[in-house]
Amino acid sequence: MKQSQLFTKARKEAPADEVAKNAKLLIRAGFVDKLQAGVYTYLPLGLRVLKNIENIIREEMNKAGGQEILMPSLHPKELWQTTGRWDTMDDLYKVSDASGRENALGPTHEEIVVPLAKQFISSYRDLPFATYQFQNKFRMELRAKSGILRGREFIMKDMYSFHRDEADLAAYYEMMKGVYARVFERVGLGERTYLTFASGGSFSKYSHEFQTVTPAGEDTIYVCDACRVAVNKEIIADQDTCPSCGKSDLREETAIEVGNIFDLKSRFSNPFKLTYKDEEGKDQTVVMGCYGIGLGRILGTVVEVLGDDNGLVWPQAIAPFAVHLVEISSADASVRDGAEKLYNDLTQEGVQVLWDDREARAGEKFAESDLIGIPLRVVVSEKTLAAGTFEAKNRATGEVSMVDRAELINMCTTQ
RNA sequence: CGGGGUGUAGUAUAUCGGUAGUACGUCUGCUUUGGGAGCAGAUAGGCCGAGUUCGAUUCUCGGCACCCCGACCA
Repeated sequence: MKQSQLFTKARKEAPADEVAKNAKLLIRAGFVDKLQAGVYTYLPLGLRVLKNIENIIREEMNKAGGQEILMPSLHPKELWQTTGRWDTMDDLYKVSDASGRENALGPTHEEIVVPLAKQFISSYRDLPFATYQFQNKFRMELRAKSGILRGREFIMKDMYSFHRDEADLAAYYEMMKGVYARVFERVGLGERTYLTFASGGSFSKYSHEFQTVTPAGEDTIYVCDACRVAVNKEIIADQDTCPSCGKSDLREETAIEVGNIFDLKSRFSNPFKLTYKDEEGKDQTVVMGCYGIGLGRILGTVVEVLGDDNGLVWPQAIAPFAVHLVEISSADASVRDGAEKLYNDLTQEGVQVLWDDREARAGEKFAESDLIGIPLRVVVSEKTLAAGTFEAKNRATGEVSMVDRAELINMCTTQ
């Protein structure tokens, strides 16, 4: 798209009170807007990144057999009373209407998905299955912080799996570890993300988190370099060696939790009496797993991990555009014509291009291009036209190359 | 929720119990066009509510918001 048509603008300065790198850069570059602490609007550029992340997750969940649905955010009080969490979950947003009816704003969806599943599960033949959604979650954080990393309203992918017994759940759970690793690999966090043993599991003594190492992290983990797994500090007292290989030379790191998987077992199927008939016609309890990924957290974590002094740096897979076409303003109309021709060519090849067609000085455009962080910057100017080439610069490496039209189109379509 | 800090324009700040000023930014025009350029003009502010006072941005009290540390959590 033409940058002149973007209704948002980049800013030279970040808001004075922002400390978090992700908030500073995302606000400056016009990817998000803060409405209040922990509550953000995704602007056109930011939403493109978020949707790219969402699509990667969707593809992987579908491959894992997940069926996408969309559950509501407004949850009747009664369902939350059934599990006891109306009273015990202290970050639950409770709202009441004019008639006095009370609802919760969903912080998670076990209370909704279990009664839903109950309608369709009667026999062992109906199991197993998994269903997921992308949904806004509400949690009354007393202290929202770290930019978009810890919000009061945030988008999460939550999947729930239903099984006839623990063995089937365990097998699915193991498979999901691999699915999650693949998701983090694809969004560009693979190298720094560790499967992490944490508290809260029911059939094993662990649940599993996926923790990305970054100084912006809120958690402390102990990494075993030999097996590329980690242990959350919360359980390090009980578990001071690598749960995988038993080694004790673990490396301390701060990290941000980007995803987690839980074996819920019958924690939620019991209160809702979610059962099925086995081959003998006897009632058996359905067991469940749940699997969450925070989309905004991934986005913010990528900024924390890859962003540099000049701004954002997006991995190709989630970048808002593949190419930033920067036209250096000129009185010579052939520059505009050259840029437009290239824009049309690339667009026809299916390349997503942001074309900076604004009247502005070169330095300003370059600075903004770096700030926005699109992986490949292509310059069209009097110079490049005279040389008969285009200048292509890799945002992440800073590498510059002069290429002709065919080479450039090749670069853009093969990466 | 405990502790700390801060609230004057988008940002950084100045002044003062008596018409709130400067710089940067932003916007418009002209010039300029390879790393945030120049000139001219314009824009925009005392967090909210009580109280004291002839008069409060300033003093008092109470709220609220934002940021940071901790606790909690994904």
